[in-house]
Amino acid sequence: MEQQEKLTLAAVAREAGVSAPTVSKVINGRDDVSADTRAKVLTVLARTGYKSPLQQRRNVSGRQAVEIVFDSLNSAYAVEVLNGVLEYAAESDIEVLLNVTGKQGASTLTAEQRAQRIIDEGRCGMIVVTSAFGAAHLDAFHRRGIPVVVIDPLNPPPGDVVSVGTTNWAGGKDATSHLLELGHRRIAYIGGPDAAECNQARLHGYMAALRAEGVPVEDQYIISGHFRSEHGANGMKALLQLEQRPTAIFAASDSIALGVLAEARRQKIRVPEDMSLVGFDGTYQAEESVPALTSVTQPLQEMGRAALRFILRQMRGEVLDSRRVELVTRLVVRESTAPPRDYQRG
Amino acid sequence: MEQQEKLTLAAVAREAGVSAPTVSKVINGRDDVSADTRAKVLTVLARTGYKSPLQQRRNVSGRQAVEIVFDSLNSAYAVEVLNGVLEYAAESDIEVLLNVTGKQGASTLTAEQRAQRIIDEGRCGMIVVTSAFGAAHLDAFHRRGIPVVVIDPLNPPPGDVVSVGTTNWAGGKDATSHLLELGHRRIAYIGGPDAAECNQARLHGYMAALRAEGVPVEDQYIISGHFRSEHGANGMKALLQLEQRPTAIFAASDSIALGVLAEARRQKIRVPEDMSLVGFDGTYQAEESVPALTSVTQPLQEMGRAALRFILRQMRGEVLDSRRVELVTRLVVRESTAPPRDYQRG
DNA sequence: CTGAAAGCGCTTACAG
DNA sequence: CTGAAAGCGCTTACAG
Repeated sequence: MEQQEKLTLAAVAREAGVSAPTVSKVINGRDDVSADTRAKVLTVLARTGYKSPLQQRRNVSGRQAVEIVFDSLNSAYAVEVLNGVLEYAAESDIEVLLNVTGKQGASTLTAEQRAQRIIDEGRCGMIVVTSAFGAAHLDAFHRRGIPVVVIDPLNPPPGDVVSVGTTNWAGGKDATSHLLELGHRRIAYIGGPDAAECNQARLHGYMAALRAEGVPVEDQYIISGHFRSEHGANGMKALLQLEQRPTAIFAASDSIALGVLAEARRQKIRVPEDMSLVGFDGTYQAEESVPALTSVTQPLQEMGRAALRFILRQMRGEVLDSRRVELVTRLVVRESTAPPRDYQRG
Repeated sequence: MEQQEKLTLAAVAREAGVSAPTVSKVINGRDDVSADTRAKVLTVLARTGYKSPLQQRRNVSGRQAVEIVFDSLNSAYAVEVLNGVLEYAAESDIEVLLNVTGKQGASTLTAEQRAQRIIDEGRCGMIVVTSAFGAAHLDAFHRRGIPVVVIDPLNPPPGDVVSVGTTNWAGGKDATSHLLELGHRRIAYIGGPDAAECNQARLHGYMAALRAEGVPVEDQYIISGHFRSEHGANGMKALLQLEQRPTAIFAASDSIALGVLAEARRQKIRVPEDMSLVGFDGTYQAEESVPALTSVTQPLQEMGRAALRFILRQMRGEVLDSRRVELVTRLVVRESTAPPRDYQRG
């Protein structure tokens, strides 16, 4: 006989060696379950791929749904990540629900309520590209067995949450080395939020490259703030006030770099003749600007695709090799970098 | 007592004077129910607003779902419309499902299949910002009673589909009049697809403004293509080949205008000193470019909001005053327009 | 075609 | 923290 037994909650309970009510509690996120029991049940849930009737119903129409949450869509960065997710979702026949938290951060719901809603609405996974979800939220999802993947988190996520990022440190080092090779010695860094992991990594890559060449790291050349273009324009203004102006700027995002470029134009400073400029992200904006921007390209679409791929793997109960994936960045040299004006080759 | 009885299938059965299994059959579309009985049950279902647990679940978490479909998200235009929809959706506690058809146009499904899926998945309405849905698709939704709103359709939608657009003709006229008032007489138009309604309207607004001033419309100054920046760059190249170069360009989208601007920079043509330039859309790109772009601003977020508002009204069964809504455009003068170089005021 | 009865699968209430 | 027992609401199988 050996017939495939129907996958009910009761079957999961038997498999896990607990009672049906206990499995029910785990699925519904009750907290009157011991950590051990919960873990045991979650393992079986993942392995068997059990779906509640609600979730099964969703599958009658053939598709599962993943929710993706952004702080904001007002950046080429966010849109390209989203495009990657959508592309892979279309290929895998997955629905995508989009949520943008905006400034208010959807703060009316507690982590528990939010997680419960996500389940109630039949979501099979979450991709998070926002700082609005803290450890408490991520934990709430985790406890209910909803796969979560965080993209380039501002803060390091709790240990067991999967995150996708890029080789920020290496990228920062490549950008800076490129400028050093061109002969620059006074190189400024205009970066994002101090607290952001990715900014820290880029900054330290920058410092590592300088130190490797014996170039001192100067505080006056390091300006942090946020990843948007106003910050680039303001940073540029500040740098131009310095007694010893830098001859090159490494901007930690393309948006920042475009702000620098706009301010340079206003002040009649030519790029790259008077000032070299490297961005980070490699969005289409870097290609389309004039001069086209030398930039550390992140595979943004691929990040989105990878995030969804890991969600699907977790849904299938596969064990991931690693909780953290870093995709490689690649320096693309375009028109915004050149040797410094008074540089003597040799 | 008169306590509100819980609305179960059994309650509906009692109300309708039939058994629970019979109601179950009606709900599940079985055909072993007499027409009379079915009608009786359907009446009670409608009056009481009974929802199956699946549907209740959706509503316990409070929310209905609307699907929005784009050709592509690779334009500031699309992203701003989307932001408007998301904003209003958050305020109205509606879920948003996002679909980007991409180049393949999701062509594997027929209109019927697509409509059926949309229903099966519990969607309450559709917002369409794409040319991938023809009259057949729109019709299929309509026949099933799913509200559809089309944003700025390339082709006029079937008579009973609601569409949201802007005053393209007036916008085209305003842009051109602005250039005429500055003293320009040789004004070129770089536009989108010939077939697109919104392009037609902008072009005719341009022509109307010229004619009102007695300026002849010259074919060599009218270039159509698509709304992206490469087209602007190519159009600019072509115009610079002309014996009688124009002194001003009206670009039918900001993306086109940015392409023009990039090409101008490459060819060392100064904007606005050597060439005036007006865009259309008024996205943040117009503000951030250097020089900042004079542009006909469309209330893109408001278009998104309006689209969702009309969906919700239709869902509530309200009768709309009009199947077509046009929001007003507004010319915002920035730095990319000036009198022609050899213009003598007087 | 209809519905009493049995059944299914999940959840709740509560004793230990 | 756990699970036997009772309960809930829908569905199925089948007798009439």
